[in-house]
Amino acid sequence: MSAGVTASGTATVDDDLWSAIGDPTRRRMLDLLLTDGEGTATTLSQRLPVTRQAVAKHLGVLDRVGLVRAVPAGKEKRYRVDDEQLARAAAQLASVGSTWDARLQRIKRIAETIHQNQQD
Amino acid sequence: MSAGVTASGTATVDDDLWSAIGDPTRRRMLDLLLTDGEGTATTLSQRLPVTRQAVAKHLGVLDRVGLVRAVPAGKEKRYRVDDEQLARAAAQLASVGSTWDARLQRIKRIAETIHQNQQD
DNA sequence: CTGATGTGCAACCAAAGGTTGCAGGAGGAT
DNA sequence: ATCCTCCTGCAACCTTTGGTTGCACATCAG
Repeated sequence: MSAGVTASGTATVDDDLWSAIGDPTRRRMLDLLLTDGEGTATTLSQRLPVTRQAVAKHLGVLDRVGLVRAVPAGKEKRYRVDDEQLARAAAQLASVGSTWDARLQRIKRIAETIHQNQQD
Repeated sequence: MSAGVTASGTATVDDDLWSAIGDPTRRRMLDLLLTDGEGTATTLSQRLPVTRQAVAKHLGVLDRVGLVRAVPAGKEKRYRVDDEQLARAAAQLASVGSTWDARLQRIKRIAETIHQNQQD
C-alpha cells in the first residue's frame, strides 16, 4: 500500500510519509520532539490538547513510517525523531511546493506570451 | 475555524490550508488542474481512481479554502486553480520543510559541540 | 509489600473520504 | 415543443481514522 507517483507523474511523493505529516497533531508532535530532543506519550500529551492514548496512536503511525524511533528506557518508552527520515519528508514538502511554484510560473509566462501575440 | 500557530509557536501554518492539501486525492486534483488549466468534476473523475461525487466533495473543500475557483459555464461548472492561494500553500510547505531542516541542522551542530567539549 | 506512575489493549464515538442511487437542469436532435 | 443525453446536486450508507474513556499490566519508589 505504498505509493509512488502522482497522476501526472511529476512529484514522486511517498503517500505514507505525506499522510503521516499531513495530520496537524502529528506535525506538532514532531515539533515538540525536535525542540525537546525526546519525549514519551505521556510527556507529549501533557503539552498537547489530546489524550495520552491518542498521542500513543500517532507515535505508532510515525514509528511505522520511520519518522520517529522508540527507545525503551525501563518503565517508559522514549521517542526521538529520526533525522534522515524527517529530512526526507522536509525535502518532499519543498519538492511539491517548488513544483507548484514552477507550474504557476510557467502558466503565467504562457499567459503573457499569448497576450503579446494578441497585440501583434 | 481558522488556525494559527503550532504548539511551539514557530511555524504559523494555516491548518485549513494544510488539511486541504494534505489529502492525496486533492493534491492530484490540483496537479491535474494545473497541467490542464481547468476541469470539471466529471473530467477530473475520469482521470482519477475515485467517483465523480468524491471529486465534487473535494472540489467543495478546495473551493472553501480558496485554492480553487468555480466558473459556471452553462451546463457544466469549470474549476480553475487560484494562483495566489496555491502560491501561499506552496510557500507554507516550503516554510515547514525549511523549519524542520533548520532544527535538524541546529541539533546536529549542538551534538558536534558536545562531542568537542567531551574531548577536552 | 504497597502505592504511584507509565504503558498497552479494547470498546466506543464522530468526522471524513468514498460509494451507490436518484432527482433535476441545460443542450442538441427530431 | 419533445425526447434524449449529459452533467450537476442531494441523500443514504459504509469504512477508515483521529479521539475518547475504561481497565489491566508492568515498573520504580517508599
